[in-house]
Amino acid sequence: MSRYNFKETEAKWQGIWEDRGVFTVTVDHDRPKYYVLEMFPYPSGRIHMGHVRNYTLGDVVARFKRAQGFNVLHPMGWDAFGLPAENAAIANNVHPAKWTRENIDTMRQQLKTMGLSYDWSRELATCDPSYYRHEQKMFLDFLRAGLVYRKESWVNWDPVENTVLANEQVIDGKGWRSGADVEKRQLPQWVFKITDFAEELLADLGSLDRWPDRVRLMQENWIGRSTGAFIEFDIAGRDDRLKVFTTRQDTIFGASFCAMSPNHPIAQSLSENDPALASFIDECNRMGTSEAAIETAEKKGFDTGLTCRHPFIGGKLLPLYVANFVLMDYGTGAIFGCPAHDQRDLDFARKYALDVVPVVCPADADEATFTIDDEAYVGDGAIINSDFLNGMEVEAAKAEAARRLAKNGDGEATITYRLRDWGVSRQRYWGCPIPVVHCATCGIVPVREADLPVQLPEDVTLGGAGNPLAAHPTWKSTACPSCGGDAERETDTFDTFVESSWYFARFCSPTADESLVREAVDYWLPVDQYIGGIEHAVLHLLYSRFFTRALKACGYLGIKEPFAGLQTQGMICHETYRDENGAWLLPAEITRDDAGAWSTVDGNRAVNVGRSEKMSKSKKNVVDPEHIIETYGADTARLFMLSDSPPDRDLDWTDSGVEGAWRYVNRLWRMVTQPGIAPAEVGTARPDKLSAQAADVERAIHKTIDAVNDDLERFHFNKAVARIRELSNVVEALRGGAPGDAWVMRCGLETVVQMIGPMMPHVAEELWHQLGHETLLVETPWPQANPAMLIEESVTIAVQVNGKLRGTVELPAGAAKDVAETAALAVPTVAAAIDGKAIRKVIVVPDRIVNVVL
RNA sequence: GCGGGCGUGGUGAAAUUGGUAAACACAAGGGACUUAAAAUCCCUCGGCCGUAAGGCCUUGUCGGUUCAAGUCCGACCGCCCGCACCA
Repeated sequence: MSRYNFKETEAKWQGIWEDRGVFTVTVDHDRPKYYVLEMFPYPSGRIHMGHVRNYTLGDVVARFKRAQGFNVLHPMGWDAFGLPAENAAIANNVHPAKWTRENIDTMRQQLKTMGLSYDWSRELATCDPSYYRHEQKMFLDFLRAGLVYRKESWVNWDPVENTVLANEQVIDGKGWRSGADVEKRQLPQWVFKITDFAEELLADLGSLDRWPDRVRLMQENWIGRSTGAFIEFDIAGRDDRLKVFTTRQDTIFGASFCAMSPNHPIAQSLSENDPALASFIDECNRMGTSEAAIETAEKKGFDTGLTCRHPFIGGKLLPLYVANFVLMDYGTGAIFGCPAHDQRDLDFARKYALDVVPVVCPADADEATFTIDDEAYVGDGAIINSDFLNGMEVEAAKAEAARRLAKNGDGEATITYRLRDWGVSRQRYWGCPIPVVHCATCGIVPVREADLPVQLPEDVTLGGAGNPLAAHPTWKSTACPSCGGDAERETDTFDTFVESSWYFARFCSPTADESLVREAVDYWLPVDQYIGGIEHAVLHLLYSRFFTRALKACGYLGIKEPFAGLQTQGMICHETYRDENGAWLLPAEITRDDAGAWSTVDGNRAVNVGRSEKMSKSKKNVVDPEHIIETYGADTARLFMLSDSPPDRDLDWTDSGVEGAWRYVNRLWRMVTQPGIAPAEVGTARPDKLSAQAADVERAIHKTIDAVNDDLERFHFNKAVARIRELSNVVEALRGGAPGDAWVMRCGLETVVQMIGPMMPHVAEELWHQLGHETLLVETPWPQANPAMLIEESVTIAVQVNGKLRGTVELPAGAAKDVAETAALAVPTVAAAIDGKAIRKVIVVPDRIVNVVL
């Protein structure tokens, strides 16, 4: 028997698809379009299993939609700027451009062995000047439109390397290479005004009905709309006022202190004459800049000795602290503390022995005796101890407090957002240069559009102190576009999130001279189905939503939302292995004997098997996709990726699971090439009479088509695989049956081959050919279910007594309630369970269940 | 610390709106074929009791709502993702 030769077959069909250009698409207004996109990869070196999963998921959608008659755009490119290229450059003395280009070549070749239905003519790399020059033009348009400004922002500063560190380069507060204590430092940065769109980005989440709820919820919380009030406190003995933001102005009578961020201007100015405060601020600035670092640090305060006047209680003075947990970037960088009704304020008050005055009394408590112990009360209730607010409910009190503050000129109701503007300046080489120049006479001047792109210099020294572009001897010297005098280029480059915020639009016209061709983007956008990791739930996806709106404001395109549908994918996990010394071992380095004991392949060392974790190089629990594809073929790898877990859940990579997928590939091959009865010829008409078994199989075919369609639309790919396998089981059982069943056999085999096509395109294409078709499977329309075949004639109904299953009964579909009840009570096991007791009631859910309640 | 999610047999999982828990596979065990192995085919397979018929228990833990809970509500435990300069 001929065994399936995946190597030959996969290469053959990849060649034919490419030669015929079946995945190359153009705008075609006569056909409905469908844009499928997977998050493009960073070219880190080689593809990993996460890529294989992501692109397999996308390919299933692309091929399914193509078979359904859509004009499918399915492109691939490279998110090619980033920090790892610079690290590799320093470690291996190779230029980031060369390293990146070589990685792209390797990964492209690897992806091509997977048989993905990409239109490779649209490939792009973001590090290419022909890509980033458009980004520079967009930036200039945003600048003109007032969507960009300069702002002093905090960065992690390594005082030894004289360089800015990314959060991931800060390990326990120290620079990853120098080991020096990292400081916070302020630098002028370019910032995108994403907050201009805060309300819109929040409101329009409601229109994204094909996004996962949890992603929308995360974005909603990230934008963090809060209604509250500004309150301005007079500071005793000073002319300026302390402006705070609060969501609980109703608790103002419970205020016992005020606190400001260490970076608040008032704190900064006080520190100039107060060495103790300066040292406290220094200590705060040794924490990282990440919110997690700030929020998990021990809460500390420094009493400035200043006091704030309470706006409604004459003579009451609140001590003013500098506190490490007050964020400069949220609200006004200052708060008032009401310990009774906020847990963090309560902890702070207990630590510094401040008053705790309850001002909201829960409905079930007595106002006279209600006290706060070690838990703040954050719920609703009636206001107490609060003068003119007494007796009001919380919401009414918020409105009244805001009204009174405004009347007295001490504040006003307001709305704030947690969302901050997007700082895009990076002090790095391997990124898109920001196209402005600094002129001593004219200030900051945009580069003329005709002079774009501002290209990165090739000759650069990496690994030295500071920003490599700033250290370059000549690159930054230029003439001012405005006055023509000597000027310096901006040496910062863009955050790499900028490139990934518009690449989906560039794919519509990837080689055009124009940044975005309106006819192309108007036809293809939005992306109908976007697929990628959940880790991008907020930043990348929110930035892209902002960028699309900014592009619309500047006339580049006409849509607001870039991604109509979103599917997030889980991670690939694998067991972990360590030797007796705790050193990590690769799966390829270990083996298991017949008794089930693990050891290293050489047999010398015992192996401890750890739980399954996300595949990572550091834990060595990785399997190289290239090895799997060489051993089993792309179809097997793809099937395994799809069959074991639903796409959004983590997937455990197991050798036995891959073996199982491989066996199914071969089983399909045998079913078609060596069936027990020969399938009918292509185009044979359905016989009038079928055997009972064949008639059942025919119904199963149509039910499976119907169910698989539904599964594919809903991303239940693992269920689709299970159903197709089930169908192949019943089709295979026709072997050796009546000769008249040949037609059903063919129908079943063709249906299985067609439906498995998006998942295992090569073997499916080959089997389609083996079944005698002259046309390509990829150009064959998706099978249709015959509605008449889907109607159930009878159903099995479960019968419960007091909620416990006691039997089942077979009834015609749609049987009336009383018919079902009578039949249920007649079931012997049910009657035995009732045992002559009185029946209180009988619940009948037609076609589902009967529950007899005693 | 804050925000979001997940938890079902030995394993991956399935169970449209609350309505027969464990479909489809993997692993394991037994058998057939074979000189033998691989491959393939057949059978068993959540736990306990029982020869069987059948019974009892079971969806991380505890509690609640309901005729009925894996599914809804509350509390807790464990794991994972994100937290703005990793991509």
